Amino acid sequence: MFDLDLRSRKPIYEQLIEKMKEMIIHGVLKPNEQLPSVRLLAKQLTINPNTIQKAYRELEREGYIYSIPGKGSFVDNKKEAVYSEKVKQLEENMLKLCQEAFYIGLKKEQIFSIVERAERAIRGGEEHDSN
Amino acid sequence: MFDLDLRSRKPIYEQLIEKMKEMIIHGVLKPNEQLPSVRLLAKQLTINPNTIQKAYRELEREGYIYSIPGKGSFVDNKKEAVYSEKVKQLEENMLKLCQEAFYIGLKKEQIFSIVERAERAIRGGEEHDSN
DNA sequence: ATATCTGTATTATATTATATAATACGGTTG
DNA sequence: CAACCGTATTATATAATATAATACAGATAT
Repeated sequence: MFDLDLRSRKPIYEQLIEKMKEMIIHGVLKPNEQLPSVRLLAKQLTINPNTIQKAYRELEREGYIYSIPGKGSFVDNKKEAVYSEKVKQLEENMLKLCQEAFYIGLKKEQIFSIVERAERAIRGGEEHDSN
Repeated sequence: MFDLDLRSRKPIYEQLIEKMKEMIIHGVLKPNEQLPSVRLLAKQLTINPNTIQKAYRELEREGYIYSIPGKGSFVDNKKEAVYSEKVKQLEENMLKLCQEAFYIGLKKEQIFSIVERAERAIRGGEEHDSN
């Protein structure tokens, strides 16, 4: 369900957080859907339960999920807030990258063509990169 | 000359590498210009010389600078290669970010307006962010 | 009620990356 | 020759990450 890179310099718990954020934002995991338990997911991924819990704790702190002792962990239903927060953050990153691009010397038209190339890539087949 | 954040999660030597790459690419440091020596820069920044050397070694490996034992370290003159490599890398980042933007639901027009906002920001006053 | 699941918490330990410290060697220059 | 350069090595300290081993309390089904 979650493919992680154990060799990456990026900590496992961070990878988990990012993956789950994406799945929640993209609707793969839907509001109030129950997540795999800390121990079960730890077994499935052959990872220590504490590492899973660390990710879950952070996800709860950021409002992506909520946990009920004795019952389980679930996708939070305030998807709207999470979504717009993500969009805002992405806009900031886009702005920074564009400024860097201009600073280096790229022209507006070049950036536009990249945008359109991205659009075609999305329409074609949706693929992911393993960072 | 180089302002670093010693508290950052990002390692000092990585910060140094990024700063110097920017300064080289942007022409603040010019081809064949001599860089501060390992020991001198270490004193100025109150950092261990080994940390400086680690940054210099990596910068040399990537072709940004060259070092001559007994003489010093200097900005490499193959700026063109470095430059185009940087552009290529930036295009990749831009493409990824655009795909993410489309994936989340942003429209092409929204991205275009961000690009134009970035362009205006550049024309206004050139400022930097401290990541 | 009891076994078994859930989240949560704590303590100890191992591992790795980062950074410092202390030296040392050889080339360059004045 | 003294004072700089880059480079290399070894040891140590520190922090972040991850594992391991427990423990406690709530929920739930048999």
